[in-house]
Amino acid sequence: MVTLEDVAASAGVSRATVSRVVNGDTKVKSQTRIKVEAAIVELGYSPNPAARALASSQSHTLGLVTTSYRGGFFGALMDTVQSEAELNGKQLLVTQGRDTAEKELNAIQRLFNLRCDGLVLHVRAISDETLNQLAEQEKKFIILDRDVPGLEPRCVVFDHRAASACATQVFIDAGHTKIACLHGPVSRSSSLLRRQGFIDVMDRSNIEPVAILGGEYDMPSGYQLAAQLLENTQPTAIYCCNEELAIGAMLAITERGLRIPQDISLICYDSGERAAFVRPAITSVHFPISEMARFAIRKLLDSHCENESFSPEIIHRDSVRVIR
Amino acid sequence: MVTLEDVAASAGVSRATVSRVVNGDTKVKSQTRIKVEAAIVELGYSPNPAARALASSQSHTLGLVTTSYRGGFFGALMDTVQSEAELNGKQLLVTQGRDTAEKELNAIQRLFNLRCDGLVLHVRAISDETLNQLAEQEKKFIILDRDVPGLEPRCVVFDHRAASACATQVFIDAGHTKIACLHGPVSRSSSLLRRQGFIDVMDRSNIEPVAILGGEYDMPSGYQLAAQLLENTQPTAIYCCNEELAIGAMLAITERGLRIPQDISLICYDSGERAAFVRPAITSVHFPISEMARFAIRKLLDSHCENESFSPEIIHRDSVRVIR
DNA sequence: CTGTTAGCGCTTTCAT
DNA sequence: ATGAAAGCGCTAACAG
Repeated sequence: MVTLEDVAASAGVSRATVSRVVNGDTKVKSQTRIKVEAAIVELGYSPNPAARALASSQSHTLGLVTTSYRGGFFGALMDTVQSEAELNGKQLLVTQGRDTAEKELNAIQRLFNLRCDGLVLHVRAISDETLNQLAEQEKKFIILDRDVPGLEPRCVVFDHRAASACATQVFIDAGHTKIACLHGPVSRSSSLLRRQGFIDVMDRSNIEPVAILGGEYDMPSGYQLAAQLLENTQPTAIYCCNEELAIGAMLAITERGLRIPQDISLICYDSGERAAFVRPAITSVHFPISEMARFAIRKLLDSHCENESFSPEIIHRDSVRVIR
Repeated sequence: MVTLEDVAASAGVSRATVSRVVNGDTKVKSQTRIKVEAAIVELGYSPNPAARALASSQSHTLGLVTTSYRGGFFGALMDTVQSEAELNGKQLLVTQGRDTAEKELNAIQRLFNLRCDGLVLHVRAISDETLNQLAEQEKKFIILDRDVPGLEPRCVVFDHRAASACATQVFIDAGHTKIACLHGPVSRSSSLLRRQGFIDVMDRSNIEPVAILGGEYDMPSGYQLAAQLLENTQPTAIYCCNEELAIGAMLAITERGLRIPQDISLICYDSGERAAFVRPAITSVHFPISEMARFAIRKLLDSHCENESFSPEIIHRDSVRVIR
């Protein structure tokens, strides 16, 4: 183990000086700086993070708590958060909440005990109240994709209702009138908001939905719901509130010998992983979770950067037929 | 910040004693232990990991380097590795290599600089040689799903060729003779092994494959390859070397009005995420990455635990038709 | 079984 | 611009 001391000795300076060049302190003569840097390279020195953390009481570490690691957009989320953290010289610690309030809280506590400099939270089981309590304890964290009353400045949110409305509007504009909606669990607020966005537009357009069916946010649900839908009705367009639902629905649709988009048009909410990678590629409304995550980190590190807002964006692909 | 010292003062003992109870040292009178524990709870003390790491030169931290965070079985991998690490009182640091040898090496270096107690590597770009060099530098790591010459004791591997053969055999046993294979990139050894396992069985059974088609390990490839296959030939069974390929293939199959398994039987290699969640559920040969990851951690922590071997296992679901 | 005493490797005043 | 010195909070001999 090469230490600061070794470098100092080798370069013929004091430890303080080495510390200064390592930390990019400006008050070092460039001559000595060069000497020190040479010694660092020569000895292959790398600072001991524990010692550094202890002395400075800064861990250079950020934490991410997610509900689950499986499926959906977790990969994208993690990818973005980590890249951004590293760009800022921070190591990322990740922990999952596994969908219960208690475990989510545990994960958060653990990360704070580890002395993370800040946390990004993508959780849903834990209550608004607990989150508010945490905030009172001078804890530094920001909340992703959730609007917690009393904690607005810490929340990075997306208007799911509006996004859903945009998506639905695409069908209307394409001349569809026989439209159905497949949505996720009613226990999740994002799910409710997406459904509501659909209803908003249908109401506004004075069109009666062919059906509004709910299930889980997964492929089997998509398959079953679509099968059930096509058994009883003849929609020309189906709006799916996430990608898994959409792919499940595709399977059911093509299995019945119907074609996309000739017989049935499809639009889904997208988290960037799948919609573009099936055939036909599904037209979608983009949920900018990566952009939001990036902003979250920025906000964590620079507490008074101004709030950004994220607008829904339609990505036109090959699953919508224009009727008129 | 509550420190050891505070607890010691409050409990009327020395810091050493507090340290002993915190670390579960047995040589403490249960009376004093209770006193100390009470003080800990009362003050809400939690040890400073940096100080602990510095003093003990053990970080209580494990590292995981993966090729990528996206898709596939990464969620399952991460989930398992983390759970197992936490079971052993270790925090997990995760970093992705992003598919280039240089970045993978960087990630590894970074984690070692962070003084991880050990690393689990799931990488493929970095060379056997570099890995061997790392091993010489008294670095502690184990390698997941890759057989590195010279590093066998550190490798946790799975026999893809044998597993693939098992899967193919299922078709044969079910009476199929018109069998095709869809595989992944030839640049990846696991891909080659899986293809070879298929060929092994076909040769052994004296059956000429209808086709052996290669592409990427993703849905569009599955779709295209299957479409191409069905254009020119009439297999009754298709073996897909991963789940993405299988789902892509399903889309192409059902789109042509063919049914699974009535017209086409399907088997895929499975990483536990998707095969069970489409309709019909796909019969698969299970790739026990979670089990392997769990073992990897155990091995990391207990260096001379004996090598475990993982056998392929067929999970029968609903996508294979028995002909005779 | 418990306390004393050195550090672990680094940052950070405070002088110079 | 650089150095000296005092910790940061904890562990680990070593005594007793």
